Amino acid sequence: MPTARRATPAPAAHSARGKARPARPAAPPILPAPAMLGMLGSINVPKSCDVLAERLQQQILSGDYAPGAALPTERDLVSTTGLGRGSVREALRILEAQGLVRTRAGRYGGSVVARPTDALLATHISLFAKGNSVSLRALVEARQALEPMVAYLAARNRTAEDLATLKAISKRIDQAAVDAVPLFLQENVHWHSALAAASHNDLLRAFTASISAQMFEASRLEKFASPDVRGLVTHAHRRILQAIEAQDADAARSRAERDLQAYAVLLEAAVRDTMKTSAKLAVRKRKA
Amino acid sequence: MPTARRATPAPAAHSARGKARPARPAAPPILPAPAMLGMLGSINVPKSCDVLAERLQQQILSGDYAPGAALPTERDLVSTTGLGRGSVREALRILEAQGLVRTRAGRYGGSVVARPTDALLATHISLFAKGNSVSLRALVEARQALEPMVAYLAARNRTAEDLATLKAISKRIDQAAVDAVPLFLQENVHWHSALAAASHNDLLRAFTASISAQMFEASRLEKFASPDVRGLVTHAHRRILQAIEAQDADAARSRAERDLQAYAVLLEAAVRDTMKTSAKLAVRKRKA
DNA sequence: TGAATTTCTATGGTCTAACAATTGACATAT
DNA sequence: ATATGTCAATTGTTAGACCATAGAAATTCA
Repeated sequence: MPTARRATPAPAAHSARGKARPARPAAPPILPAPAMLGMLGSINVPKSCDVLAERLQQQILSGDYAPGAALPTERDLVSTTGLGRGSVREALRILEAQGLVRTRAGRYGGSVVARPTDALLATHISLFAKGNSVSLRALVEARQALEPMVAYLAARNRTAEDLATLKAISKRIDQAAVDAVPLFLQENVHWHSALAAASHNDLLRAFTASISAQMFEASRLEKFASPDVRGLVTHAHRRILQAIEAQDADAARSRAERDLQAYAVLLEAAVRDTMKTSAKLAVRKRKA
Repeated sequence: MPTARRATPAPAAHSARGKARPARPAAPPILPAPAMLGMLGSINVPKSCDVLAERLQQQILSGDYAPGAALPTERDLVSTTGLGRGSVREALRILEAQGLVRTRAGRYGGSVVARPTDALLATHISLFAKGNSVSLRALVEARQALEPMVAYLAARNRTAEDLATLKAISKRIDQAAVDAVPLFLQENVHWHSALAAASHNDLLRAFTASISAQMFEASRLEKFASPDVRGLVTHAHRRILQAIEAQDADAARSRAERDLQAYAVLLEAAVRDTMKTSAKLAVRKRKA
């Protein structure tokens, strides 16, 4: 099969503007019908790799390939699809970017079906946020939406193991809060991840993990981790942890709400302060 | 440059286990030091297309290429990177899957920098959910977390135009609620999208859009749209819309909370019912 | 003059072919 | 037994060729 063409036409379809059907006395003129122009929107010819990627995606999601199962080898795909190897590989790269397959080289290698990880979803959310210049305020608002529910569910669904993990992290945070600020920030991310894991809601877990990571980045830039804030955070953790230990879901939620509100106010103030400072700097620069 | 090899070694580095430095009398034996084994984790050699994709991603996110700007042509990338065209194209497919570029064929075509769209993030969230078999319950919980905040922000930040859009959709829903169930469901998705848009928080907008779309799919499967539920939904919309019109953020939030709670209860009941039915069917089948 | 048509050409889209690199299983040797 | 080497199937990568596309520019025609 030489040089496969895009948008293979239906082989023997009678041309739409041909002589209509055989015997018909008063046939209209053979000109291209201008009346048919309007109802034909711009037609988009897909790339072969996109088509293949989409089909494989459907097969994977429909359960034709269970997670862990091996996809056909590249060359098998080439022979069964009639596409070139380049197109097949591009399709596999798309699926890889979607987290649906994982490809390894070597004998007994190949592409196997995988589950999209939290980390991958976090990257995509991060790309969305950065690419659209989502404000820090919006991030905080999203966190304010998610965390109270996470705390609520964590209190309701936690296991003994979840609780132990949270306590251990909380202890490490308390120790680091005194002087080891970078460690403090990092353990803070862990705490939120563990809380989200204790909620036993995969979607909320992935969302909050992503947002925590981004706020961690932001806080490194904004240098927003004064002793005051660190005290607030450790105190909040303690209170929420107590509610979770007691499996008091409503208390966990309302405490998370209140503490996030306080946090948001502090952050707002810090940002205003930063802006004032930079404005002052700008003025000074203008004078010079 | 023929046949570029992966993991190009630093050209003239003296082999790590070579004869140490020149003059040293009591040099240890020339055996490979076994003490050095532990501190050398498994080393992962990246694919060239991944490396290129990552670099371009950094350049895009750092603002080297503004949205709308054109990337170098494939052939330019080939000559500047020393990679083959296949690798370059695979890298571009990755960036395309991330929503960071959009590629068009033809003269004056090429790859231009783009912003990841809501729809793209929604597909990735959907892939995550489906790939990890996230339960309908988890979806509902996520929605319960997000929508009250969305309603709160919508009441606070809405413009006159947002309000007009919401009113228009609400009207269409009321009309469709009587008999046109598919239309009702679809307009329902629109309503939630419009609400999220009125919140003027890009992240929450994208999240809720994704979740709405997935619940729409689920509700088509579950046939969960009885007249009772339709009535509840239209009533809830009206109440929330009133609060938003009055810019009463707290009322909007608490109403969204309450209505979603009712909705969740109804859905739970419907699911239990479905399960009971299918159990009954299973029993009947077993008897036959 | 202006509108339709044709031509031009740089660009992505695709295929073939070939070889390199990888890697796990198997066989061999010590 | 343990270490080492060999093998073979699979992905990784490049090179080259040609096709398909789509704007711009030139041309034609009214």
